[in-house]
Amino acid sequence: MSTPEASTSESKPVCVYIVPTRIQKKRLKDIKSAARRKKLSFVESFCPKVTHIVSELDNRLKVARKLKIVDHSILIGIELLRLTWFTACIKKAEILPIEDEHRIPDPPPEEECAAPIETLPQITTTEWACQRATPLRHFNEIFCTALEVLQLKAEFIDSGQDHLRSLAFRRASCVLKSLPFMITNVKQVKGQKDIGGHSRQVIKEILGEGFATEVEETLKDAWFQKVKLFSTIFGVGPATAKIWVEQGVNTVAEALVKCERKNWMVQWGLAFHDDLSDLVQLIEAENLTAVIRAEAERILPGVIVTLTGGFRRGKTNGHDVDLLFSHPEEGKEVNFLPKLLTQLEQRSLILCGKLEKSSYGDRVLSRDYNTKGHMDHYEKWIGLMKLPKRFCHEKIDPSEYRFLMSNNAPVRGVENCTVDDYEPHSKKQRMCDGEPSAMSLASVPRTWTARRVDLVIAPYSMYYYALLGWTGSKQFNRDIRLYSQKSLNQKLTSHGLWNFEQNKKLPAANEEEIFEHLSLTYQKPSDRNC
DNA sequence: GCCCTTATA
DNA sequence: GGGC
DNA sequence: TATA
Ligand SMILES: Nc1nc2c(ncn2[C@H]2C[C@H](O)[C@@H](COP(=O)(O)OP(=O)(O)OP(=O)(O)O)O2)c(=O)[nH]1
Ligand SMILES: [Mg+2]
Ligand SMILES: [Mg+2]
Repeated sequence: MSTPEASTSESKPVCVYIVPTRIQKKRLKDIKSAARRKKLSFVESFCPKVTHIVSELDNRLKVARKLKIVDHSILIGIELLRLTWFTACIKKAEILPIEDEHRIPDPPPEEECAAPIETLPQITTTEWACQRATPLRHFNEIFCTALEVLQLKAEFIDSGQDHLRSLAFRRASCVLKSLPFMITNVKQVKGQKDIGGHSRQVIKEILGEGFATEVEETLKDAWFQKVKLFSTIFGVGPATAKIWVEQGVNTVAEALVKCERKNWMVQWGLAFHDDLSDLVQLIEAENLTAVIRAEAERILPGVIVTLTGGFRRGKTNGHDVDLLFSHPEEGKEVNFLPKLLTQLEQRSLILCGKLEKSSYGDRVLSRDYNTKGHMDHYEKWIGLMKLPKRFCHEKIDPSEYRFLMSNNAPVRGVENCTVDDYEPHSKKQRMCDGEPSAMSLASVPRTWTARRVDLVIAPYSMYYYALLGWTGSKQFNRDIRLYSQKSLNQKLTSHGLWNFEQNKKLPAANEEEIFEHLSLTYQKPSDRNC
């Protein structure tokens, strides 16, 4: 079987690097001069441009070691090929299509060979996912995609109470994501934590047949397809999706006519499903971050604005944009979110949304209580924004930030803006863009795209906990929180870390300190893709 | 047989 | 489903 | 039951 993601993109220019190891000096020199004669381009040192690595080393792990590659995921999408391929190219004076026999194989299971099963390269994994690096791209994507189909199926079937079967498939998948090589023999995962009989069966079938029957059947299943489609609608979870399918709803359009008078998420989620089903690209997220940062800075100079969520973990697209705000001076952040939303609304960037209050659990700082004796803080806004379509094409120039969608003039200054401007009088909390219905706004021609955005504010004392939580992934959060509870008797949330022994919250001045509190080796955001 | 992240609306 |  |  070929390696996952083996096909190279047609558009990228071919760039070859030849690993000199185990090639005679003279022979290498001859090959290079012949290649130059035939106008085959190659580079003298390994760099990110490289699309094809040519080597005489006999397995991929040795090549990676020789190139001093620590993060194995950077090899994804790069061909590792035998020298025979390159010499054949030279003979024909062109880049030849890659045959399986050209590929350098993964380390064979029986490698150090005489002894059989006992010396299979055994997996050495940590007990917890938060104790190891989990990159976005890796060597076992075929298995993980399959296991995550079963994760989804389980989530749909036992929706409601517990998706614990679902959780099990996800954990199994996450073990494989962290391996620096591809599984080539099902025995390699035998006895491995979190990979039980059902997951092993899936891996075994894929190794033998290239696919797993249960996975293929699931993907073909019409019920699964419909529940999956409806579950992608903002405001619709597995329970609602299942009900709709059982009632005979087949398309998003049918769901729309069927259910008027629903909660705001479903209304807007349905109306703008077309816009929202298209993934947000990184450039668009960065443009929005820059625009909002400029606005935020006017309201609260010195404000910290961070693009979090999947983008901070190195994803290049996502289902929404997650932005975290804070300010180095504790207390400066109060009421920031309502003010920011008022300004964004004046720029006509807000479509709909809802502010969420926070009690901050058991916040110690008593000055947070107002005169009426209760806390009145908003921690999160979740909603839809209107982004100009060109946001996803090119970087927006800073000089344009203040003129976006605002009748061509900078809107009124912040000084007139009070808290009441956002969380108002009207109970609907600006859940809609004026009177018109979600559908009437969606179906009219427009220059903008609706995008899901989450805005979050954290007091500086909680900032790095919020950053950790909002960077995710969700599975990483579940794992590190469970680890804190079970192994250390500490409770981790996005507001802080509570130590039950000392009965106090542990402060953190950066993400690294949180890992230190938890006796974990630091994992950078791009290694938290559990 | 029990556990499986933690929060708000 | 999987660990203990 | 939905959202993060
Ligand atoms: N503790 C906890 N955190 C969560 C949960 N769901 C999401 N988060 C955190 C981790 C996520 O990375 C972060 C942002 O949530 P998103 O739904 O936007 O996910 P993410 O940005 O990772 O993926 P995306 O590219 O938007 O699809 O919030 C959850 O159920 N529990
Ligand atoms: Mg996100
Ligand atoms: Mg989000």
